[in-house]
Amino acid sequence: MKSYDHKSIEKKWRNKWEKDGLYKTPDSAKGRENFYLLTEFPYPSGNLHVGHWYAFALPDIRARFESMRGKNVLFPIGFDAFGLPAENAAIKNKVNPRNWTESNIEYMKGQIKSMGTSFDWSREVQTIDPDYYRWTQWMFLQFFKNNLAYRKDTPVNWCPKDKTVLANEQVVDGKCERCDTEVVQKQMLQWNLKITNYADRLIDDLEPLDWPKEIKDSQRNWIGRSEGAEIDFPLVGNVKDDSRFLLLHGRESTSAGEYQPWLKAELEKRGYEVEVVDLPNPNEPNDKEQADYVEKHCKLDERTVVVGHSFGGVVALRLLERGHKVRRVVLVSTPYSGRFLDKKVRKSVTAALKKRFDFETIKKNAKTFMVVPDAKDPVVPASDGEALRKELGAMYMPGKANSSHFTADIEQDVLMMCAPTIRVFTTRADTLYGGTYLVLAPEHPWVQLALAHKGLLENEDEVVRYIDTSSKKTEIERQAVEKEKTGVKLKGVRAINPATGKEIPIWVADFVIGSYGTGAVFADAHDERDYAFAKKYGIPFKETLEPVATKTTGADALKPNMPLIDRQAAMAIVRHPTEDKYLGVTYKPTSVKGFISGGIEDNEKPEEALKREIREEAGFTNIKNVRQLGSVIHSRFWSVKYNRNTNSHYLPFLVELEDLAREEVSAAEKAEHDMEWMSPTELETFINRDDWRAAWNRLQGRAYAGKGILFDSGEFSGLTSDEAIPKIGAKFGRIVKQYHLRDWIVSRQRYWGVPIPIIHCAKCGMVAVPDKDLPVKLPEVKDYLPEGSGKSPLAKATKWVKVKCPQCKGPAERETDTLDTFVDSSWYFLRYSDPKNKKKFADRKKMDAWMPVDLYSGGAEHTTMHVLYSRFWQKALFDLGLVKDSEPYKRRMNRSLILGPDGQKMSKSRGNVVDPDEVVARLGADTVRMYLAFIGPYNEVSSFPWNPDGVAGIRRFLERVVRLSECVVNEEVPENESILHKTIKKVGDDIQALKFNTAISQLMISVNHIEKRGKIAESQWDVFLRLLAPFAPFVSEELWYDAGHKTSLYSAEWPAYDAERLVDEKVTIAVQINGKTRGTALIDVGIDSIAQEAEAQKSVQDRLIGKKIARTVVVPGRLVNFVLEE
RNA sequence: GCCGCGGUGGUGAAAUUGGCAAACACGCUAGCUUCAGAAGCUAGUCCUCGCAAGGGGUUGGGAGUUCAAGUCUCCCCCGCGGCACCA
Repeated sequence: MKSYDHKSIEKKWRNKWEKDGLYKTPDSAKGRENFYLLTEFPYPSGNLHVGHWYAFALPDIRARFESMRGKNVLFPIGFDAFGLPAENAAIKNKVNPRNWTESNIEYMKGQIKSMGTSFDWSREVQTIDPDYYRWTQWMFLQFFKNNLAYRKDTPVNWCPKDKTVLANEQVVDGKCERCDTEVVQKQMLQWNLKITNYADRLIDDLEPLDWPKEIKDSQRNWIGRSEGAEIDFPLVGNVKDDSRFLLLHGRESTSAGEYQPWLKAELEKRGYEVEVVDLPNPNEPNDKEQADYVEKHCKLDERTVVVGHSFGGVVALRLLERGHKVRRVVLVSTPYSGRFLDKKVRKSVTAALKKRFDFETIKKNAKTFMVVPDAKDPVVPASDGEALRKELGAMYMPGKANSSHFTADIEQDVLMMCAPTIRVFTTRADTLYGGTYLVLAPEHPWVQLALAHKGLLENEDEVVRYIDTSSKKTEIERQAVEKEKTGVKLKGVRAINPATGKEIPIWVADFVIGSYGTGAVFADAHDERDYAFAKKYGIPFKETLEPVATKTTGADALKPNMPLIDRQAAMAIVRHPTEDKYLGVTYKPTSVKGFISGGIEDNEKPEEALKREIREEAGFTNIKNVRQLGSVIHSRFWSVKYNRNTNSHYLPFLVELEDLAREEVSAAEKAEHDMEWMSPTELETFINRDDWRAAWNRLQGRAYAGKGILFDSGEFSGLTSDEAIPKIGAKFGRIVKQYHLRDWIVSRQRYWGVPIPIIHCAKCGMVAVPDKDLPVKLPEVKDYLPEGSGKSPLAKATKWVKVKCPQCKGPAERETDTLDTFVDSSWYFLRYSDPKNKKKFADRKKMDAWMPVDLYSGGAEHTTMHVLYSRFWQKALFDLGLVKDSEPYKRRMNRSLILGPDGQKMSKSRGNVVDPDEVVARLGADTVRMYLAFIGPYNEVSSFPWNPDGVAGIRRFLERVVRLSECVVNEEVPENESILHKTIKKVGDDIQALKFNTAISQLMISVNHIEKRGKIAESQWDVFLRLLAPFAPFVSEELWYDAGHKTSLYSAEWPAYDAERLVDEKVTIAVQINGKTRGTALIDVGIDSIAQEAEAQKSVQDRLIGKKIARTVVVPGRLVNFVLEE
């Protein structure tokens, strides 16, 4: 009896494979197609768990299979080795994070190799390798140079414990993903990547990908695109004044440039006087010359508001310096430092800025200064705005430019700073005519603006108090959906609804989010939240939609291509005279559940029709009171009774009865409906059609938030919501898209990461480290605790921080933040194609030979973050011409989760952690691999508990296979039912479909057959071993050599099957009577259906006696069904 | 609330895509083997009525389409995951 000594077998073959370089992948191989199989590289936490086995050993099955099938398979591995745990361990144990990480990697390598994976270790990639992160830095700089990376003062999620900034994705339920500490909001200068530029492409490019639906959906969901309209509401009240405006354009512009003509028109529309001017020498502007010109040609008085764009702002300041008194100065993207990214600009404008401003004088000559910088301005750094704000004590209004540097034709934020206008975002422009108030987020810039003008708001204190309270609330408190909405009215101002022309009140409430849309909404009666808020604070509301309920499913669904017959009708919610109960009606043919209803005859009043229906259907005669419940409710459904598509226009009523006195109801009526008194709670679940639900909700005082037909909406009355939304949006505003996705904040105030390769110079601003100086290596520091003030521990390496500016050679400082580790993993799959390249991140030809990834296997936890980030990265590289494809992964799959034996997630605290090393030592790596493969389908997201008995079962199976080698005979053994050919087909098909579990079950079936037969021919044994090979590589190789082969099983070809032999000679068919299986028949394959029917009839002869066969259904080779007459 | 995934024996799960539901395993039961344990072998194991032959039922619940439904359609229930004061 052969014994199965897994320990010696595994050791032997692991060493031999490594020595022979069996798994080295060439960049191309003659006659072999390239196949790139990627699994997410691990974080070197120190110990491999069962999940790692699931992640690596199962794709290995596919890798070995593809390789045996003749593909040149790239199946690489590496380590995502930067990140917090190393640093936390370093702080705790006073060790170097690099040492900690590297020793973990060494240990885990051994573990991964023990799995018998066919990884090509010669292509290993580690993100902490300076030869790797040189290119991480290089790519970051490409983004920086192309305006995809920028620094911005951002409200960030700050973890007080880890003392670092977290990405939105790292905040779970308002807590730090890693340490569970409550996250707080903080304003900090952060590096961002402009992933929002790619929002549309990240959604649209998903369409053709061969990915599971749920992955695509969660990507779309995360980006959160919604289409709607932005609509402007002019403000009136205390804001109305006698200001006149003077618009000063910037360099290389005229009075007809940028937003100037639009702004002029908008201001004039609001009744303001506007003066524009063409300044001399705009291409090489001179501030003195232009100021002289304005003095001479323009009016400057105490009513004047000067709006200066860019260089025009400089001119404005010069005018005040000369003593001109004006009311207000608005500085849009105005330069101050004289540092510009564009050298041409620097030359002409810095000259003007060399002369210092006399801010003391300037400040005296206007009441208010407003600085409007553009955060993403590529011309004037946003920090200039910050500096001007300090010098002038100005109001600081960071704007969102439509085009950077506010160069678009329409720049709403500029208008907002000039003339009070609130822009709202809505997806439901159809309800605009019912917009009866505005709600602003507490952080809305206009609220700040209004508060800065003392006396503008009549309830300043109240507003300030409200804003304070809500800013102190944590994000979680603010987002608690259940909580009562709170808000405060802005007294002294009103907005004008552009559709109705009516003045409406303005509220501030923290249920409106400053960062989404425009931070402002108009509120109407067709939104649950707005409606509830209006009721709470007694704000008037107005319905403008008649509900439309269209039945598309069920027995009363509209039938397509049939005319729609209009019908005037009334519906009655009948209240019980003494109890809080209502009459629920079930209509019998369709089991539609609602209330009493009926058509209104000609010359009949709705109330009369109603009384008649109530008497006819329910018999009640004494009606006390009838009250109409709002406007018409339209209902489109198939009428079973009249056999036609009906468009019922219901008037809903509440009917109160005097008493329960009733007449006899006719039998015909009784047959049509059941009636029952029901409590409101019962009715909630009883009603099953939207028209009745709409009436019921009205009675309950709930908003109708669905779509409908517009009324009281001017020229749009009578349109449906879907028709009106784009029309109203376009007439009173513009159609826009909004995204939930924010730019990706990539800076981290942490040591153990890639240093951001930027140098800060007082003169030149932010300067990229030149390519020749890359990589910027992580400096050594004494301890790794964050500095605490928001600077990373790198700031402690003072010598390292001090550098010469690469541009001006003056003293400068390095950026001390490091990059988010998601940056490291956004391109590692490219590096695998050429991991040792010193000149490029990868050779273009080698990359093109492998990319895009054919199959990417990963964890469901990475569906949104990592996959989205790396897709963005790939697209950015694609736009820079650095890669061939704009999508990195052809196919992505999410793997399931392995639970502990108790069905719970494995965790140390639960004590249900399965140690794979222990199981491997006891039962062998082949057993563990094969067990995990057998546990369930690999291509579905689910979770499987680890079953110790199940593992033992697989071990038994492998032992039986080993014993089977004793049965190999050097003679022909006729196959039993072509079982081997069926197995070749099924195993191959199932591996490709990633259903390893059924592939293994087929291997088991074939072993059962062979055991029964007691012998197997040598050639058949060879085939069997090749089928087993991907699953149990060690033992298969052992048996292969045992069988006399001299070269590795993994250089053998995958066996082919004979399609003809898959078909059996005889087959058992099912014989049914009336669709129920009553017997079986063994028939020859390929006999005609008449013969098959005859065979079948024989097998159920007894049951057919005295019966008449009405019909026979014959499915060749499958079944025969005799349908009997009644 | 919205989006997605799922619900089949005691357990993990199969089911040529509408054609004999429960393959393959685990577990369990009985027997054989064994000093004993472990392992192995044989038989049984969806439920139910029946000594048996055999009958009836069954894929979360209900309705429908069909000769035939785990699979298609509709309504409802439950579980899991993600997003969420998103205008």
